[in-house]
Formats: sequence, C-alpha cells, structure tokens
Amino acid sequence: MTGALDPRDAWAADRCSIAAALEVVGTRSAFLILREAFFGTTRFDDLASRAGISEPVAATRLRELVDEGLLEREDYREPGQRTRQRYRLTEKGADLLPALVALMQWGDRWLDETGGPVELRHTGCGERVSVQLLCDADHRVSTDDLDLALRAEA
Amino acid sequence: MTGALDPRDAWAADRCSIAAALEVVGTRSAFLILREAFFGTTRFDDLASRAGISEPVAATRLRELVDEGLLEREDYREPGQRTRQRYRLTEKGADLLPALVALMQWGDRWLDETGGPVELRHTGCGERVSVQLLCDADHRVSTDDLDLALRAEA
DNA sequence: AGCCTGACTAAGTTCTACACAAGTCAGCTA
DNA sequence: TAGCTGACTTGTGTAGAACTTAGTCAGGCT
Repeated sequence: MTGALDPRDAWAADRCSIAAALEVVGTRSAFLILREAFFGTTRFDDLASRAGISEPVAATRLRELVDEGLLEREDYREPGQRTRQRYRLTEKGADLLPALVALMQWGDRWLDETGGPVELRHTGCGERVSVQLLCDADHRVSTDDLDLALRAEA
Repeated sequence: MTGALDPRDAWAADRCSIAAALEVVGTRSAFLILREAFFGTTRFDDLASRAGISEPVAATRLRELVDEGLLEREDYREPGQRTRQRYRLTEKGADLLPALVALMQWGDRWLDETGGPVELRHTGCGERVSVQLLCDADHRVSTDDLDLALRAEA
C-alpha cells in the first residue's frame, strides 16, 4: 500500500514514536477517558461512568494521565459548594485529538453501519470536520502517495 | 478545550466508534503490526521481529487482523522457492493510516526530543506530510474551533 | 449531630497480553 | 535422505488491566 522504508531493518523499533505514544495512552481506558475529556467532561464520577469504566480504573488512569501531563487536576468551587476537583486537557493532551478523531472516523466508516453517533463541525463555517493527511503545500495526500524516509540523525 | 456535547449523558458510550475501533485494534501489538505493514513488511518473521513482539503474539494478532479484514494473507512463491505467505493491508486496514500517523506525530512532538526517526513526504511534491483536522470547505480546524453534535438517529 | 455527596482507596479476583523456550511441519536444496 | 528455513503452535509463567464490592474522608446542609 505504501512504499517500503528504504533501510528495512536498519532502524530500531524502540525509537519509534508510535510505540512511545502507546506507552502513554496504550490502554483502552486511557483512550476512553481522553475521549470524554474532549467531549467536555471534567468530574471524576462523570468521567468514570461516561467512559464506562470502574472508579478504581478511572482513578489509576487519571493519576497516570496527570503525571504524564496530558490532563491537569485543579480545584474549583461553585458558590455555596465545597471545593472539588476537575480534570482538564493540557495542550499536550489536546494535541492527541487528531488521533482520537482518526480512530472515530475509521470506526464510523468500517464498523458502524449508521455512520456513527457523533459528528464534528467547524465552528467557523459549519462544515463537517474530518482528519486528513495533508502535505505542507496543502495537498490532500492519499495512502499511495506517501514516501517514508529516515530523518537525519541528531 | 473543545466544546461540550450538548446532551451530556444522553448518548450511550457503547455506541461510540472510538470504543468500537479499540475493540479491533486496541492492543499495542496490533498497532505495531499495522505500523510494520505500512512500512512495507509482509512476512511473518519480519513482522514479529520488527514490531518487537514474540512469535506467538504475532500469530494470534495476525489471525485476528485477517479475520477482521484489515490484513489479507496470500500465498506467493518466488522462483526456485516454495510457497510462502505474505500479509498485506486491505483497504480497511490502510484506512487506519491517519490514526497511526496521528499517534506518530504526537509522539514525535511530545515524547521524542529529536522529532522522531521517521518522516513522511508527499510523493508528488516532496513536501512533509502530516495529519490535520480539515473541514469540508478545506479550512484547517484547531481544537478550539470544533463543535460536537449528535448525528440524527437512523 | 447526623446525613449526603463527590472523590476517591482497598481488597480480592478474573481475564488478557505478553514473554520465553521448545516443538512441529512442509518442502526446497545439498 | 538429511538438513535448513519459514511459518507457525504448544506450554508455561508473569504482569497488568479490568471488574465488583466495600469502605474512607472531607465538608457543606438540615
């Protein structure tokens, strides 16, 4: 489908950023919590129940995601309420959105005959939003028009 | 970061395409095998060793990915050799590329101070390729300019 | 003073993902 | 015919990712 990487065995799999990213968000629960965070959920109980995971798992995962810097925990208080905690995406966390959307888009296309429950629209113009491969000259790039290369060593 | 989903608790998490996609490719080994498939690796031993996973896991994962229709197994024979098997991406599998690239891009940016080992370039024009959120009117969309909505029921 | 709610923690268990080591089997090559 | 290589399978063990059920603890509310 895509071109082969020239020096086939030459490069180490352990330096790969995909593997590194999976170390951080490699679990189902991490993805699901991030999904909820994108959808605007901030409170512990809501995150756990809407992501459909148990509270102990949510607690562990949230701690890890905060440690990794994808979420931050902050105290807040509504008038007449006591102080509570809320989780929100950091820039690092928010930057994962394209990966989430790509997964959603794939699921919408290949796994859900109705096209999926959630739609993304551009606030500016109202058009549908999707994830695309784009080159710096703004061409949409298809899977077949990709070259892979090793970046120069540091 | 992004807008909240209007009917907050109204929609079922189990209908979500992200969760559905994770059922199919939710493991580290599945992602890593797909990565290798994109890089052009086709043979069993190469897939296992380059993905850095054990052969038993590779066998299981490959069987699942073939069953799910992301890869197809075909026999081939080189002259003077016996028949061997080779795995290649189907359209369904190839369509996951944006998700892989998004993950790679995130890892390159946030986890690897050198910017990551692999680079993607557009065959046509040679420019660097990345994953972007794009609306149907071809605007690049930032995380803040997204609206979420429920799609009309089927 | 006692209750309630939100945000967790603790204990015990099950399931899955993965590793390593070894064995199998087919079929070409020597 | 024996050996080798590629593509697996089997067997065994560990760690982690998940569940349920049950608790804790703080602090406002009645």
